[in-house]
Amino acid sequence: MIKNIKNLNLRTIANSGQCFRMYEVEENVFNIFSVDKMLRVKVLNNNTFDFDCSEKEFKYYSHYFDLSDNYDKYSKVCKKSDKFLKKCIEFSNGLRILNQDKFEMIISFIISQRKSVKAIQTSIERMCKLSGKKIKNKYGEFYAFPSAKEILKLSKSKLLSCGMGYRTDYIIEFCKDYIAGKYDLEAMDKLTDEELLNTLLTIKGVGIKVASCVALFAYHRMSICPIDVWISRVLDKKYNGKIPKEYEKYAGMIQQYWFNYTRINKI
DNA sequence: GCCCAGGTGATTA
DNA sequence: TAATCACCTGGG
Repeated sequence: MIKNIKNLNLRTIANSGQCFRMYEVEENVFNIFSVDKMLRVKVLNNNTFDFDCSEKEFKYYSHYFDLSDNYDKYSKVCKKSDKFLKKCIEFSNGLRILNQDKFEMIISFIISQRKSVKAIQTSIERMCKLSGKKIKNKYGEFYAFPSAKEILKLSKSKLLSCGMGYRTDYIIEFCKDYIAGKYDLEAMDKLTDEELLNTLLTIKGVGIKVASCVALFAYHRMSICPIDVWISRVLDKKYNGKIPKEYEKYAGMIQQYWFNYTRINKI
């Protein structure tokens, strides 16, 4: 299906650190995994994409890529005097905040702590291969992101072999609690930002950084700003150590612009 | 071979 | 409330 879409750059998103299973398999061709689904997209030009899916499936991806939101409004938040953010926004054209699966995000970001993006991807892929359902299609054989039940079917040593190290126990404990019904991830949509963060923080292995990532990337809380080493460097060097008031409403989005720029360019 | 990675929980004062 | 430290392991 050919689609015309403004402000969507898959390469930028794939490298933005918000998702770990989006791969550019050849130039301008992407395999995009979400829970138990796999999507192939060819980028024909800046605004034209070939989605290999049905119209019904596209509805899912329309939400996944947040296509109903007009991203022009986020770039307008930039203060005239803020040359640095302006540069970051120009550099990050086509960056969007995805609407990703809640369970997948919690597990993925628990794994992410003290790991490079590459190492996170390796770890997640190993886990998917060991416990996720097989996805067979004309593009090859792939593996779905496992459910909590499927993860728990693995022995602890199998999980360790995915390279999760000390995070293994966190994952096992969360999967058990989740199956026992301790967390209703969908119902948490209704919580305020603060309540949501506090609920996520009760998960062992989830601190403020991981909770913020889950709130932004799974619950789409655009005002929540995950602060990692990169962002805290930006804040220190450019903003006297704190987020300017004007940016608070969309701090999560602004953070993505800063992050995307500073990971590639020196500041 | 060495250092550090998009942190967190436990312990200490 | 804040500072310090150990922690698994894969990449660069």
